[in-house]
Amino acid sequence: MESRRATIKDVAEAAGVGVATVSRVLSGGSASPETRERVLAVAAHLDYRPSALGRNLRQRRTGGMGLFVPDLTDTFYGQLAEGVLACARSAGEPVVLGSTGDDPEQEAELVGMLLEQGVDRVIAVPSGGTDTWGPAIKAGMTVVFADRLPSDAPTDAGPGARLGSLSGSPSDEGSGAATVSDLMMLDGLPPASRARPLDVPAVLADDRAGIRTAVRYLRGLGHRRIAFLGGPGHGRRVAAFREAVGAPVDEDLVVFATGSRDSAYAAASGLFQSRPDLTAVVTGGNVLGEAAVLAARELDLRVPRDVSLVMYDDVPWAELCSPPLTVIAQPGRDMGYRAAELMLRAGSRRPRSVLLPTELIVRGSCGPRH
Amino acid sequence: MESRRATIKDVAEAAGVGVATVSRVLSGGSASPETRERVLAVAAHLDYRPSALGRNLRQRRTGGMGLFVPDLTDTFYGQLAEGVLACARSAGEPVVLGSTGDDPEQEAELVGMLLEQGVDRVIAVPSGGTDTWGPAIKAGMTVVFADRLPSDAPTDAGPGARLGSLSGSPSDEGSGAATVSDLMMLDGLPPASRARPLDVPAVLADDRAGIRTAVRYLRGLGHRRIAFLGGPGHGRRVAAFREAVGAPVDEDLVVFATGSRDSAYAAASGLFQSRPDLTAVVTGGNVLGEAAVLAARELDLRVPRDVSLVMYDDVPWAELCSPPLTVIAQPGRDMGYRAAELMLRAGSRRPRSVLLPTELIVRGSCGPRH
DNA sequence: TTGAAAGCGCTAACAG
DNA sequence: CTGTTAGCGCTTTCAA
Repeated sequence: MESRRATIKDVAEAAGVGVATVSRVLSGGSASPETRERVLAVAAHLDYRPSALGRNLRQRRTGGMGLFVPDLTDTFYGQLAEGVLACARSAGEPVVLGSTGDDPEQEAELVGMLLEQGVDRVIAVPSGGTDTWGPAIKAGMTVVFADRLPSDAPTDAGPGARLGSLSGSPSDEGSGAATVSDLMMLDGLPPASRARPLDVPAVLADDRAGIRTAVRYLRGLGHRRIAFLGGPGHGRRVAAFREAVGAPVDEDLVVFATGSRDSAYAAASGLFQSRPDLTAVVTGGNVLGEAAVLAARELDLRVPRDVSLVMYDDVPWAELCSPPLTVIAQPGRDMGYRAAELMLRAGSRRPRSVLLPTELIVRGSCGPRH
Repeated sequence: MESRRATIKDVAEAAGVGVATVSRVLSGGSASPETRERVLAVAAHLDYRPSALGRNLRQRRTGGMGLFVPDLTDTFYGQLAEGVLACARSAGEPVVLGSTGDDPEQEAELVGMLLEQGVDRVIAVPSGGTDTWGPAIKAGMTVVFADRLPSDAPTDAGPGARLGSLSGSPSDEGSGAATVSDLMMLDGLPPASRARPLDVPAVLADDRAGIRTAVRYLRGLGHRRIAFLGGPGHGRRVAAFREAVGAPVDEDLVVFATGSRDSAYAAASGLFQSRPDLTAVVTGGNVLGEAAVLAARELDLRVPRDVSLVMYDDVPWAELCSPPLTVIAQPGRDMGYRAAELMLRAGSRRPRSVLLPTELIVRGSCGPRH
């Protein structure tokens, strides 16, 4: 019963028509009712499935899209991926998954792999910068960034950066407008000092508003020594943090980890030990939040009595912690879905970027300064 | 600069040789040193990348593999996926991802999609049963199951089921041996009452040992009314639970949820309310564990004072809970990696299943019965 | 060692 | 409305 799959030729013969007719019928072209019916019947009977290989080769464009995330073990990227998959499925498109581990080299390799596969569209949470993505785009790929921009995209709001006109609300949510360079304006951060940024649409959360809200909240609680614990790709978030706390920023209170959980823990622990005077910390992602909770516990710091905590990402377990974590929620699933939509629509009108709203969800991990 | 990608023909012309020669050189065939060098140089210069489409079409077999998981938002499946990706990457194979939502229909659709793409190998955490997988296999797919077996695979140890010869230790870990049907023996559960189970290799955790250990541990703490909170695909785990607690099992203490978090919460909450006399619960997965913690808190049940909790899956946040959760750890990443290995090796020798060890990690969520 | 040629399954021109 | 035909980019006989 190991029979070869039926080809269009088999169907044509069995139905007594030409292959072109079969092709037409199956792709909704014109055909006499009776022919159509016969072909359909035969096709069904033979359990015929058109080979995407043949089709794609012929049409020199392959369906499907790539999806690159740093780490599927990070719940946020799981949410993002679910969003992409949902949209892709509804469009009948396969998605090729790649996990970059926040490593530009792996990412570049993955791009090469996609190219070989003939997949020329990719949604990426970028790890590398222009080095990786410039070539990819030149090679003809359509790319949409999600969650963050390439690391070498301008993200630093220098001391004294002006606030953009949109500050205060992610009012543009949904209207969608802008490419990477525009987004930086939208976001209120100054445009590139570098030559020309990648012209790629992106779906991002309104990190700036999210961070600002968190910092203000903490400030309102009396906190003055607020730290930021970031990871790879949190450039826009630190920038927003710097802006929110205002100059001069205490640089010792801004620390970065690499992508791993170990590194995150080390960074958190180091921060708490080197600056026992800090009273609050906001983390750039949930893995860092996890690390902060762990490190605080290990050092016998009580949350929120000794240290207040705001974590980026509203993951299910944030509620399980005790106290439950106050978080900056960003819509991971939506982000993925919208990115996929952008990708799918990239053919027709020029895709425009979108900035999704964040929300400060107050639970129990922040308290008044003591 | 939107140039078409170079084809083998371009390389051949530029190098002044025939396409066949280029093909040979690039796939390590024989060629005179100088020819080879020239071809290689030209190929590099043109940034030539062989089209997987062309190759696959010609060879009627496509590289790559599918990966189906129920939900990427579940950290365990994230780990599993990372494992698969790691192995696939080292083999240079692309992986096409599908999220089934524990829905057999979606799963079947995804199988169809793979078939169309010409992807004939898939690693699946199966949602459907023989209905889905029988046809897939007949259609010529190579499939490897991970984490669980199809729902209609025999998994119920009836009352009085004998213990298998391997009971007590996952001693066969690593040696790998058996197909689905064998595994059920390995696992100590009676073979199918149904005709003929799918003959598919699988990578599973030693659920039986894991559950047994947990139940014994709870028993040792004095618990007698132990509940099991399961979800889709936890058939083997309930079976093991039933066996571990021994007949007669209090059926009200065995409750199931569907895949969603809401359903999990409802089930947990319902369980606690309908049986306030229970003193311990073991959950079949981390999402259910999450639900149990939440429901307990909502009902003002203290863990572990009022109720002890053991959760399947050691996810990072288990340690963040308070008290930290005692868990049955299973190696998600390894599971994925091994499944991919099995898949890759499926060509050569007949793949054999493997049973991975579980470990009871005692933290703070269990206490003596009160 | 090398090149020419025949397809893999499909769609799109172009005739009939 | 329908069939024939020419490839898409590649590997693989089969000769030279």
